[in-house]
This record gives sequence, C-alpha cells and structure tokens, in this order.
Amino acid sequence: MVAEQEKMGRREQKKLKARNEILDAAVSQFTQKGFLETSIADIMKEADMGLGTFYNYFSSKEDVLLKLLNRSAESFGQRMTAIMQETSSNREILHEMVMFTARLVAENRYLLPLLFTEAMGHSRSKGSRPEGMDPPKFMGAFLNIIRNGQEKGEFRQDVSAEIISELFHSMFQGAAYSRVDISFEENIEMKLKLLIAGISKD
Amino acid sequence: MVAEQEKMGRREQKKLKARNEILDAAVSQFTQKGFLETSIADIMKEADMGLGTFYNYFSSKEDVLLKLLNRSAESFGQRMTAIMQETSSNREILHEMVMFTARLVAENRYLLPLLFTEAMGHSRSKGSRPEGMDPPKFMGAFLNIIRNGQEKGEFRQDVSAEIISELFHSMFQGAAYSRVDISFEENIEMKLKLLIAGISKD
Amino acid sequence: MVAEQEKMGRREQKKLKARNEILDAAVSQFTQKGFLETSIADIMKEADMGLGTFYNYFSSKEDVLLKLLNRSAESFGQRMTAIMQETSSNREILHEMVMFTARLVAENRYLLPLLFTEAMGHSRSKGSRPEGMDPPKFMGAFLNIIRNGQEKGEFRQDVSAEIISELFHSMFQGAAYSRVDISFEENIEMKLKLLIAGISKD
Amino acid sequence: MVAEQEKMGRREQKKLKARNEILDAAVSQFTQKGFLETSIADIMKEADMGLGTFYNYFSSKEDVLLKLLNRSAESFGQRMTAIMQETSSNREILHEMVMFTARLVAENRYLLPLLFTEAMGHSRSKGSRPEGMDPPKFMGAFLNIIRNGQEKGEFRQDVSAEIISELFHSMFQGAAYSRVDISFEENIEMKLKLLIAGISKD
DNA sequence: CATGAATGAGTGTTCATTCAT
DNA sequence: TATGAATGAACACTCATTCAT
Repeated sequence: MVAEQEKMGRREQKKLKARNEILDAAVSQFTQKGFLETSIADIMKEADMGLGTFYNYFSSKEDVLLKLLNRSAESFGQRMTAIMQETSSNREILHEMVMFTARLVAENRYLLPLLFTEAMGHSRSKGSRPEGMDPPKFMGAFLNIIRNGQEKGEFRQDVSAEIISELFHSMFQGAAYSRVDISFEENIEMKLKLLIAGISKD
Repeated sequence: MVAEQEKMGRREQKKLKARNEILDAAVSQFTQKGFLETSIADIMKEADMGLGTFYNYFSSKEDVLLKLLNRSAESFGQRMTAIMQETSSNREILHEMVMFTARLVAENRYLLPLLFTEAMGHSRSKGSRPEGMDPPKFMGAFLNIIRNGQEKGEFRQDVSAEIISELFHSMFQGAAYSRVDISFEENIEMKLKLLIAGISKD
Repeated sequence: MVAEQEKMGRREQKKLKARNEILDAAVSQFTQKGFLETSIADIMKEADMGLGTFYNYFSSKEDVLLKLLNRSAESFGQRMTAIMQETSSNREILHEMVMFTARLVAENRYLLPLLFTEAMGHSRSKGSRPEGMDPPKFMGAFLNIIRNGQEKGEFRQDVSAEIISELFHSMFQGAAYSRVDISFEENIEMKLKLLIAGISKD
Repeated sequence: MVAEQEKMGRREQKKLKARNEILDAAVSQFTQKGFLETSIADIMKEADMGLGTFYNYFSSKEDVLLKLLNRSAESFGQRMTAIMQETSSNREILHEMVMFTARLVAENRYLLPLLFTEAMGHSRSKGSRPEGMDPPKFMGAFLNIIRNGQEKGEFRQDVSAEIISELFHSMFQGAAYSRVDISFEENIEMKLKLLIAGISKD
C-alpha cells in the first residue's frame, strides 16, 4: 500500500517534473523568438520530449502562456501579501508592486500579451479565452490598490479606478516595446513617477 | 482628345474605386478580427473581388496597413498645422492632438499596432520596415510637442521627452483594448487629464 | 485606292514594328533572366506596351520562343546557302555551320531549350508542341550535312546520321551550361575538333 | 528490452517504407511529367499520403531530387571501385562507367537535370546549391578517368579533360531526349564509340 | 487594335492537432 | 503515458489568360 502510494507519488512527481520542463522550455523559446513565432514543436524540441507529449499537459500554446501567467501571478500574490503587512500607504504599495511587476515582466516579457488578453494572437484557437482562468490577477490587484487609495484620499477621485488601473497596464505594455535605450525597470520607474504625480491629490 | 481623356479618367476612377473598396474591406475585416487574424482572402471576399486582384493594388497585407496609416497620418498632419497656428501653448496643442488622434483611432482601431511598429507580426515580413514610409508621424509629433513644452517650461524636465511620449502612445494602446464600458474618446480624455497633471510643473 | 493601300501598308508596318518590339523585349528579358523566370508581364513592361497586347501577336510565351527560333533559323539558312556555294566539303560545311550556330546561340542562349524541344518548360501549355512549326531547322540541317558526308565517304558510316546529329546538338546544350571558364565559341570549337575526329574515316 | 528494440525497429521500418514510397512516387511522377512540371501535391497524391507528410521526410522538391541522385551516386561509386580493380585501361574504365551510367540513367531519367546542375529550376531555390551534397559524383569521376588517360597517353592531350568530360555529359543529356527510336543504352553506346574514337591518340 | 484590371487555379510551405503504437 | 508520423486546412503569393472599354 505504502509502496503503492510512494510509487504514485513518484509518478506524480515525475509528471510534475515533465510539466515544468515543458514550461521552462516554453519560457526559453518565447523569450528567444516571441510567442507567435514559437511553434509547439519548437518547445518540445527544446524540452527534449516527444511532440505528442505536449498534449498530455497542455491543451494549446495559449494554455501554456496562461499557466505561465499563473506562475507569475502566484509570485505576485506573495509579494502583495508581504508588502501589505509592511505598510498601509497605498502610494507605497502601488510603487512597490509596480516595480515588482516590472522585474517580473522583464524576465518574462512574453507574458505581456496576456496582461491585455485581447492583444493576443489567438489565431486558430476557437474560443476567445481558454477556460479555467479568472481575469488577470495583476489588473485586479492594481485596481484594488488604487480603489483603496482613492477611498483613503491618497489618490484623486475624479477619474475611475478602472481607468487609472488601465493606464498602469498600458505603461507596462509600452515599456516592453520601448525604443528608448534604457532598461525595462528604469523605463517603468520613470513613467511610474509621472503617473503617481498624475493621480495624486494636488 | 477630350473623349480620350474622359475615358482615361473613367478607368482611373474605376481603379481608384476598386482600391478604396479593398481598403474599406480591409478596415472592416481588421476591425472585426484584427490584423493578424485577417487573411488577404478574407479581405477580398469582403470586397467581393478576386483574390489576385489584391495584388494589383497592394504588395502585401502590411502594405495595406501602411496605406491606411498614411491616410490617417495625412489627416493628422493637417490638423497639427492648423492647431499650431491657433495657439502656442504646448499644453493645449498636446490636448488637442491627443483628442484628435483619439477620434482618428476610434474609427480605425486596426492601425494601432502600427503606432508601435514593433507590435506587428514581424515574422514573415522580409524587410524589417516596409518601404515608402518615414518613421511614424504620430510618435514623432507628440515627441516634438513635449520637447517644446519642456523647453518652454510648461512640462517637467526630469523625465525625458521620449519616455513621456511613449507613455502617451501606451495610453492609446491601452484604451483600444479597454474593458471599461465607455467610449474610446472618453477613455482617452480621462487618461489625458492624468497624464497632463503628471507632466506639468508642480 | 492607292491611299487606301498605303494606309494598309502603314498599318501592316506598324503592326510588324510592334511585333518586333515584343520579340526584342523578349530576347532582352530571356537573356537577362532566362525563359522560365520571365513572365509575359515582364516582356510587355520592357516593350513598354500593354499586357493584353501580347495576345494580339502571340499565343503564349512558348510561341514567342518559337518565333525567335524561326528568326535565327532564317539567318542560319542564309549562311547555309552561302557556304554551300563556296565549298563542297561536308567536313568544311559542318565546321562552318557549327561555328556559325555557336555564334548565333552565344547571343541568344535562351533559345537553346528549343533545339531540344522536349527540354522545354511548357508547364501550363496544353499541347506539347505549339502549332505552326515544323521540327527544328538546325537539327535537320546538320542531319543533311552528315548524311551527305557519309554518302561521299567523308564520314564513317557505322553510326547513323541521326545519332551523330544528336551528338552535335548535345554539344551545344552542354557548352551552354559549361563551367569551364572559356567563351561559348571556344568551348564549341574544341568539342567540334573532337567530334570531327570521331566521325572521320580513319 | 528486446521488445522495445523491436518496437522501435518497426517504427523505423515503417518510416523508411513511407520515405521510399514517397521517393518512388516522385520517380514515377518525374518520369511521367518531368521535374519542373511535377508538384509536391502530385507526388503525395501518387503516394496516397497527406500533403504535409512530404515535409516530414524532405525539405523541398529539390531535396528529393538530391536524395535520388545520392542513391544513384552510391551505386555508381561502387561500380567504379570494382572496375578499377579489374583493369587499369582508362579506355576500358571509361567505356564501362559510361555504359553503367547509361543503365542507371535509363531507369532514372529524371535525375539527368542534376548531372548538369545548372539546368535546374534555380529560380525559387534559396541557396544556389542545396546543402548536404558534394559536387556531382558523375562529372568528377569522368573527369578523373579522362585525366588519368591523358597522363598515361591513352587520350589526346590537346583538349582539356574538363571539356572532354563535359562532352560526355552532354551525350547523356542528348540521349535522354533522343528522338531516334532506339533504346537509351544503344544510343549511348553508339555515341560513346564516336567519342572514344575522337579522343584517342591517332 | 490596344489596353490593363480582374481573375482564380496553382504553388510551396507551415503547423496545430490526432492517433496508432 | 510517451511518442512522433500523419494529416490537411490555411496561408501568402504568382501569373497566364480573358474581356470590357
């Protein structure tokens, strides 16, 4: 019984390992060639596994992207929890989480399209949004921070939190495709300064 | 002679009509399905013309996009010239041109990818930039307005004009894919308020 | 009446002129890019005439090639007549006509495929041989020279004239695609020496 | 383990079988319609397999031709090695290898264009020479035989071996498209007689 | 007779997805 | 579960040919 269980455990572990290897390979390929230019065959070649194996773990390339986003979202959530215990200034929280996201995105630029899900390629995918995923974590988190800040009077209230939140997202998007020759983080940092100035109560 | 000329004129006119029908069909399809998801066959089916006809007028799908962009750029340039004669306040010019662009983009949402040229498909296009087009009018124009504003002390100078300009572009991008249920123009208007506040000298 | 006739003559002349302009353009294009790589549009662009006009004079690209061959065949025939009055040695005649052909082909390399008609591209052409043309002049001429030479005992008779003639044609073909770095004429001259030695009575 | 191996063997075998079926279909189509006139779709229809399957085995139509050529080149090389142990007379070697090639080509007429590589389609192929193949075996082999014969005084030396070698190739080319109603081998045999006479020391 | 816009069958090639092993 | 060969729809693009003007 125990042996059986252990065996199952081993299997599960092995399965998980394979899954992660595919995810890593995907990251590597997406980073090198971009999402659209990466074929599933590319990923599995990098992962050094059979092509068909892919479908034992994921249902499509979009699905992979989603799972990668979840990975990051988890990390994001942890930082969020931590920071909220350190300070109650929404301005500070916002600053920290934006910069945290900047570092996250800098290393996983390919997942940017998912922050704005509509911007995705999803050419051959039938449904417009793969099942099994609530709307982006990031968007929601920023939205909450801003709402809280507005309620506490830290941020101006004449513009809806949704709109402001969108603007923060745009900032990431734009920085990702920047032509200005500075690092992604620096780019975000400067824009963040402007935005925070813009939304602060005068 | 006159008859000849008229005849020629008829042909030319018909050709121009066909060209415009294709452009319109492209706009319609791009708007419905996005640029990448639209095939040339789609366009020509919508235009109710033969597939091959496309190539009598355009050399590729990118070419169409470019021509559409030029169309808008021209209009943009005219407004720019006009507004600069009305006022010398860069803040006002910026406001007006952003809103003008907003209206332009609202009707031609598909051309947004071109504002950030890097967002394009990029993979199969041979040359990195299709011939016959100087660097983006819009980007450049906003950059100039902001620079002028900085020089005249209207805008803060601790963040480079390039970065600010990028942020304006991002704003458009984000608004185009907004989930907030207001019009594109309103969306832009609100964000513009924030940005202008953000870049203004305190 | 006379005026009418003259007018007709003018027309005919004009027509002939157009026809020749197309032929010349074809020569130019075939020479530059080869037969298969040249499109009818290419030819008519070079000829600076409308695309449709082509079909008033020729029925297909193959047809043009054929007409060009006829042009050369005529020139060939004239030289043949001349040389036959100068000498009665078939060996000499053969030598002269081969070298004459060499010069002809050197300047019109594109028509080589027609010497071996089967080698042609004729991809989309329905019938395998366009109407209105007897089998190649050149082949026939060489055949006759060799036959005569065999009858007069100048050439060996244990190999049929057809076979020998074919070998001469092959020689041209091969020389046209030679990798040896000498002129087409020199190439032919050397091979001719070998062939004549080979077919001479010992 | 053994079972595993056998299983792998089965797969490999099946793959090899498929590969050969495609090659055979290609031979059949090339023979029927020529290389240029055969489309990949034609080949796969004849092979009764899906179109895409082609690209699991070959990268292009040229690639197929190349593989077919390699097949023959291998066979050619073996005969060459054998004959060189039987005799040291270059005249005999030349005769034997020409006749061997004749038999080879008779059964694979489509590969003739490759003997003169320049005769190929050439237009759309990216690199000028597909990778994975040293310069033509046949051409090189004949060249060597002739060179050796010249050095040993068997063949005349006033014409370069390259030129002579070219003439042999032309002979094949010509025989392939012969109109004379004898077999390919007989055709070659007769021409060979002439050529050998032509290149022999008097 | 001249024109050139319109046409659509045809081409090579890619790739997500399936399925027998 | 892992595999990778098989698949065919989809794509961008070419070009000989037609036909209304």
